[in-house]
Amino acid sequence: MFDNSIIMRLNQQFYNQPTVKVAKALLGKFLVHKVNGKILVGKIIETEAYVGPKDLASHASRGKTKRTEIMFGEAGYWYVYLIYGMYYCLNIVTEHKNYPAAVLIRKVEPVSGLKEKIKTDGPGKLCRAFIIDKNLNGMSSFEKKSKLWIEDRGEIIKPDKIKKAPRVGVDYAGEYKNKLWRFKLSDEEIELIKR
DNA sequence: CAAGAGATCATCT
DNA sequence: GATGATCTCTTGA
Repeated sequence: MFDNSIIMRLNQQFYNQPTVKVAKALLGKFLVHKVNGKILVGKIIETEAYVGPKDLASHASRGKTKRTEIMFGEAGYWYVYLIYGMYYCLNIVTEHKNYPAAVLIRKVEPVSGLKEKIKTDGPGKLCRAFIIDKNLNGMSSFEKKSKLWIEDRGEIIKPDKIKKAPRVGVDYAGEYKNKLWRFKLSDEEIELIKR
């Protein structure tokens, strides 16, 4: 069988761009996870950018550690970590090597492969729904062998459909807490997706 | 409705 | 020993 998903899969070059640009460009793209013989698909509708060593909201602002070293690496690798003892968060590393940055996938709209009632409208919830855990930390998203990736199905999102907001849960981040580095599709646009 | 607290543990100090 | 890029449930108006 010919596998279309390989053609549409975003390549490493896509992620090796300014993080804010990548965060916006990911809206309207499709998160795909091949797991347990199933293919789970969701359309990305909200992201957050974590940019560079000075961003106090970013784990990388406290220097390179065993946990954050993946953020200092090359673009296009998954950064998955456990938060509050019970939830995983999914990020994709951006920009060049030795510059720590990543995009957090905050919300997706279920497309296929997911059970009816399961929610995907939050970082922890979507990881639960997509069966994402620490095993995926450090894996690449752009290689043919990877089971978790993001693909472009040719849809164009107009810039005026993207809303900006401060990031969630980062009150401790000083001046960085007010940065408008959270991006989401407008409510009207999300309604259209649900049809 | 909104606000508050509890769950629960890897990571860092 | 403290804390967090979250979520769910309970409480109370």
